[in-house]
Amino acid sequence: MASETSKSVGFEQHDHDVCLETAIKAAEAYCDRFKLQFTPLRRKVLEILLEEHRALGAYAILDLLRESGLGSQPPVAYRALSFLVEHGFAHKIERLNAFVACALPDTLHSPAFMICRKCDIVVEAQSPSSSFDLSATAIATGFDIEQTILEAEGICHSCVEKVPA
Amino acid sequence: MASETSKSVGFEQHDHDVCLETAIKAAEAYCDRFKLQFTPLRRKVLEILLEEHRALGAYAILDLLRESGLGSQPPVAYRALSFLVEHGFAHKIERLNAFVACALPDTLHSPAFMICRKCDIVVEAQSPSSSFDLSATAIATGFDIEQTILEAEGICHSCVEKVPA
DNA sequence: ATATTAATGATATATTATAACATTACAAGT
DNA sequence: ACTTGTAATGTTATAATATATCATTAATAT
Repeated sequence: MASETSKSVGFEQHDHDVCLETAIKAAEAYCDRFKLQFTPLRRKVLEILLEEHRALGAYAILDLLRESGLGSQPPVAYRALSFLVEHGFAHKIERLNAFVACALPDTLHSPAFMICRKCDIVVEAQSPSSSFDLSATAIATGFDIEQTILEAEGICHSCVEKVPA
Repeated sequence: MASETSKSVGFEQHDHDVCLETAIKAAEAYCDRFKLQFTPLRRKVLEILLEEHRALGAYAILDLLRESGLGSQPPVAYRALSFLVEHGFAHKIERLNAFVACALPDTLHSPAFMICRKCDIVVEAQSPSSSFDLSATAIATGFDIEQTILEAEGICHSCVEKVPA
């Protein structure tokens, strides 16, 4: 049997074990290729993020790290998280001061997130033209855009169903 | 004489006194119209934000409030700021945990910000299609977008000039 | 082997934000 | 004008998020 878990992601059922394994393998391969150290700590933090398709705060992650005996002080979590963010394995959701595993690895992307304000689920979408939209302004003003993040807040369909208003 | 100050905003010179006065008057009129209390404290905080075309942290604002004898504890600043943000007179720049006066008041908008990572200057642009771009995904997944913010980080033209790399 | 660099451990503290409750000002109806 | 409810502000305390710094250990390169 391929899997025992099946979670709703974005809004579709999927084989979560496979999803997690695939992502870890991809990160492993990437680190191998670029001589980055995919240490047990960094791997564990990525696994923690992949477990949930929602944003986790650094201290929530730290609690989980503690449980697995892999570090217990804030800098440990923050350092692993910056590594993951820096290399595109995770993103920081600024609105939530929290982190999510990247849902579109290996894609050079300006991430766009849809964040449910009820359940905090985070769906990552490609934002193909958002930086393009700004480019006219950017060029006109001489601004050199290096990175854009689009964060959309709203209600996901399961929360709409749950609550009348 | 109309003005004594002239600052670079976005990237253009403009008459800053007029800009400030206009914005304050607009806020005043808006509050009048919707029976909102544009109290001295709220006015002062908006003035502080309008003085700078950059993002200010809550504690920086608080320091300036203290100097004018208008409150000295964090909740004072945060409460005024949430009022201003709630009614569209200011925006929070999540990336910076800081606040800017709205540059496009009275416009129903999904703000887009260009933030210089060197000098923290913040330029607000209209983001006409950013929510539109996401709408296909949003509709497909049943997500109901209520608000989007696009934050672009990069280098503004004065900082490009200042430093070679 | 050893020097160099990168990662982790550990302590302390900085920064950002809010909860909770007391007090004052305002606004609306009588 | 009075009083009653509501909104705003004052004040204290503390929560939540994040980083600086220095010591130690591990990996990597020569």
